Amino acid sequence: MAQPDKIPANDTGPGIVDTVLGEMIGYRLKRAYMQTQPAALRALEEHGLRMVSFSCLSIITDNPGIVQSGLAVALQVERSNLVVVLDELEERGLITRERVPTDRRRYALTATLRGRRLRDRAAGRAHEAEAKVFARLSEEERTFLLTILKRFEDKPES
Amino acid sequence: MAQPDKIPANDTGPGIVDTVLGEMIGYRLKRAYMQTQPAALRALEEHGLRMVSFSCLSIITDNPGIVQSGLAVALQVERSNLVVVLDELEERGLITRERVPTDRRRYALTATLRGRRLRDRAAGRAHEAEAKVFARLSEEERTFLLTILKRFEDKPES
DNA sequence: CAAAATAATTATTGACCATAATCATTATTC
DNA sequence: GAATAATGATTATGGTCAATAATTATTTTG
Repeated sequence: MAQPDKIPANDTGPGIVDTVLGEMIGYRLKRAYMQTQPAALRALEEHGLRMVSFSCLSIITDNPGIVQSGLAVALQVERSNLVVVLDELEERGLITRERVPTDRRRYALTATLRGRRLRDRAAGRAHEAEAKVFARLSEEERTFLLTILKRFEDKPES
Repeated sequence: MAQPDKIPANDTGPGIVDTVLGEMIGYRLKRAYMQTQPAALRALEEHGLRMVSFSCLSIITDNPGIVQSGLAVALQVERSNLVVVLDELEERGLITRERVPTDRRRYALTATLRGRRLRDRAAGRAHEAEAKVFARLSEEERTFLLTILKRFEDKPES
């Protein structure tokens, strides 16, 4: 016989009170982000890509000749951490690294045909996976959400 | 096919073209999230808290007697990773851990008066810091964003 | 009672991110 | 025009974090 006072104490779905965290937008952003990640990562994994390598390949595809420090700024990652990622993309024949003649410290990054094709396929799959997660939003809600999020691209004015 | 005068679908920086990443909501969520974090973390740091310890303290404050596994589910963190966090909160006298008499495997977590006060102060500061970051949004936009993000609380239907 | 399940803990691992140091090249300045 | 500083890429390193497995204590189940 089940005791009436024995609480599940687990299954903390609707039974949990939260007066603070839920009102913090940053917290909500992270939670929503965590919901989208697994599906997107699985999609990219099918093509041997992680989020960072996909991002690099994508930006390089869109900006042929971009140099590594430019890429680092665009993706907001430390340029030192880009090195191994670009090593791998180059190794797989997805991008080329060429010294720029006018400044031989720099490397110009360009996606190969294979790289561009992979980018397109992976982007399609990732977009597809994302669509499933965001199916719970209406079309208007999705576009409005995107519009608002785009407002955060520029650095916060100090 | 890459043209300098081509109008970028999205602006990732000065002169950077991005036809793919910027349209991915997950990517935007992460970027927006990364914008909010530093300020919030600094605010919490003033009170000797990190995001995870603040979250724990806050949920415990709102749910006196919650057990660790319940907290883990609520915060979506591995319960094994909670241990050290709770150790520290207990050490600082912000929460108490008491065995549940009806089930001596469990520990009931309760915030002390000091813990509740700290939670309130920290929450105020964090909220304040967040407000600055989100000042670029109108009041309607903020509430709408929050409303939409709340829709992601429940797990994606499989 | 024996065996399985659950709660908390510990230990360990790998991913990820930031920092500093190094090397080659270019820009500067006196 | 040499000495010095600054820049781009690289390498090495350390710290934080999240996920996993193994351990112990307790409770539930068959």
